[in-house]
Amino acid sequence: MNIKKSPVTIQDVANRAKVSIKTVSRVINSEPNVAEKTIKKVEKAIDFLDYQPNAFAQSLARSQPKIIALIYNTPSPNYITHVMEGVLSYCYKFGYEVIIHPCRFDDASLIDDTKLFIKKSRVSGIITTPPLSDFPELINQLDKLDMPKILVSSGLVVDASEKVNTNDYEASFEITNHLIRRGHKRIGFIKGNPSHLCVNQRFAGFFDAMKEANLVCEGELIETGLNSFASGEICAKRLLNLKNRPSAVFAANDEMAAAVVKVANQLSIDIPQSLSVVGFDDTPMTQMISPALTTVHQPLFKMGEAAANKLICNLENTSYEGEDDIKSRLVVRDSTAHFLKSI
Amino acid sequence: MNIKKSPVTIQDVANRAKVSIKTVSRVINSEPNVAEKTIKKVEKAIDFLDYQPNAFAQSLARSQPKIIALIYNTPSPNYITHVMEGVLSYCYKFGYEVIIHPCRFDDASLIDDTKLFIKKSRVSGIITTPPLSDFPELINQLDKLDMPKILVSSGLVVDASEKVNTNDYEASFEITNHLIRRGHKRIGFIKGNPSHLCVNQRFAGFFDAMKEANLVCEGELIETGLNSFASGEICAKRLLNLKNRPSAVFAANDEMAAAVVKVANQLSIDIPQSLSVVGFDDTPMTQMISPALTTVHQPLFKMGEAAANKLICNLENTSYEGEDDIKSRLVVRDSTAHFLKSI
DNA sequence: GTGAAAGCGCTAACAA
DNA sequence: TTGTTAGCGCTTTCAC
Repeated sequence: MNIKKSPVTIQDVANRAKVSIKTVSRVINSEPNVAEKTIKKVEKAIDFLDYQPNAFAQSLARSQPKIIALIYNTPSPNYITHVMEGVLSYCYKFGYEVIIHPCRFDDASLIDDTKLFIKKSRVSGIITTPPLSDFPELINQLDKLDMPKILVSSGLVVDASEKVNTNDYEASFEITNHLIRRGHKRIGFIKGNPSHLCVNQRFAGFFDAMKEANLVCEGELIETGLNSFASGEICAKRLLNLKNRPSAVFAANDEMAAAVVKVANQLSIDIPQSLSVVGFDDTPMTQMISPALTTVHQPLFKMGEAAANKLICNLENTSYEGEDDIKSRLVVRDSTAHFLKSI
Repeated sequence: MNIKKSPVTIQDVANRAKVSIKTVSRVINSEPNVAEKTIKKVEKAIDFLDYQPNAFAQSLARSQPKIIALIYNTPSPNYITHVMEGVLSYCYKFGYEVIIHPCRFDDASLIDDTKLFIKKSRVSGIITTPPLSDFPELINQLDKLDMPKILVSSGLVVDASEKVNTNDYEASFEITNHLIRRGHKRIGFIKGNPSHLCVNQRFAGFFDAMKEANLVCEGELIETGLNSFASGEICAKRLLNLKNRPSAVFAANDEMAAAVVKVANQLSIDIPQSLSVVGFDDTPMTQMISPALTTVHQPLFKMGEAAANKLICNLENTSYEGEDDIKSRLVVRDSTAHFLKSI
């Protein structure tokens, strides 16, 4: 049975079910006003013929093709892969095609490229991830084009129906408390790239947890990295070479936390005995370094699903019924321990 | 200028260039038998109107839509992300759409799912990556469906025009020699998942390099893992607890090499002083662990490009002009050192 | 070298 | 509740 040679069409189904093609179309798209009996008849024919609607014909005929795009520019394969799989999984289930569009462009051409891409691909909606979802010029452009959108983990101010976030703030608050409860008082923080708005939320959570515990965030204990391992190394060196160095360091992502671990190793500072380290994201790497990193696990797959779900709801004018608050959770591993008075 | 509201069609271009739509179609598809002058005229109109052909209409009208699929089932985001970007980049340039299809299915339903997917999506060709590209039932199914395919890093025997490989064997040979030249004689090897044929090539390269140097691969020095970090830990424990333990370990991928590093740390075996470790793949993680791993860098992006290139050549019956042998290269970092007589 | 007309498989608008 | 007809924007066939 060669699939390629036998494209069964809507007409074939109509013939077999002895109805018009429009009725078949109604059934396919679950439109109202079709008799229960007719539906059954048509479905039987569809099953029998193993019919699959031709997506091109549908897209051509429809004013709004069932196609969305995932646009990203992430340096982190782990992040985007999981979000992508969530998006794909949801869209596949609901008959939407997804066009994957990685951007490898500097900011200057990014906007023009995106415009061109949208035009060429004729998508009906767009999902973006950080750092693109934080890029105001791009988002403005989408608005100008009247393009429905969902921003994943964006720090920009948009309507709730247009974004999917996780509780970065609360999770940071919690992981900070994890350290505080273990007796740490001098806790260093390595901020992420200032242009990544969501990563900056992580500092807010840290800050408030410290405040609540009446611990001060001293200036010299706060460093700012760029989310990369290399930038983390620089910050870690400064932090760990401090005269009065912190007993714990919270890095805004795992890469930078891994850098802290590496620098500590080089300086023969024992983790977790003499230094506790926590990261954020739960990349697989966190389990491969020694010691394994305490971190925060983000539900990336779920966030991808939720983004697709919301976008499709927006496109079809239905109301989103999914979770609104997709919770990250603390993962305690081996890089944190109680503070020892006498180091 | 709202893009959505003004879909310029082939008819618009025809009107402006004062030719028929068929002529415009000829120009778009660079068909022969159009006067040079007419081409110029049409191109000017296309430029002026900023016309983009509607891919759906093209796909609907064409017998062979310009759409391919990338099917994968990789546990490694790093791997697939880079291959994918190569594929996307090439296809975008040549006007092909790519459907990304991650498989999350057990072997039983995989075949049926793939059939369904191919039928639904109506792609003209398929690219697969390991371990799917090593899965004979799947590949047979593609053949049955007369579906043009490219297998990335497959160990299966198919025509050269249907696969894209890198020189796993040579690279393994080279990295083994890197160890041998540094005086290592007892070298342990952790094999990859036996069903990943290309990973097994890495053992062949190791084996031959050892033979050439008149070093024996002793039975107890050869372990078999499953490519995962966890499996690597088990193998590493056995290897490093050997009465006469190896002075160097070559793991068939980075995850397992990282596991060796971790286990060595736990056993207080200093790397690289007392133990040299090498991996394979050059995942970003290799630079984040201590010490940074000596490994082999695979040109994944290029492999993705080449796969797309070959597939499109097959689809369009043109001859592939790209590189046929995409070379991996040795990356020396800090996990390897000269063998010291007295440990 | 160029064009007119017929479809690709589906949906939308309107009838019945 | 169901069917008819006219497109969607393009390629293909065949005529000129």
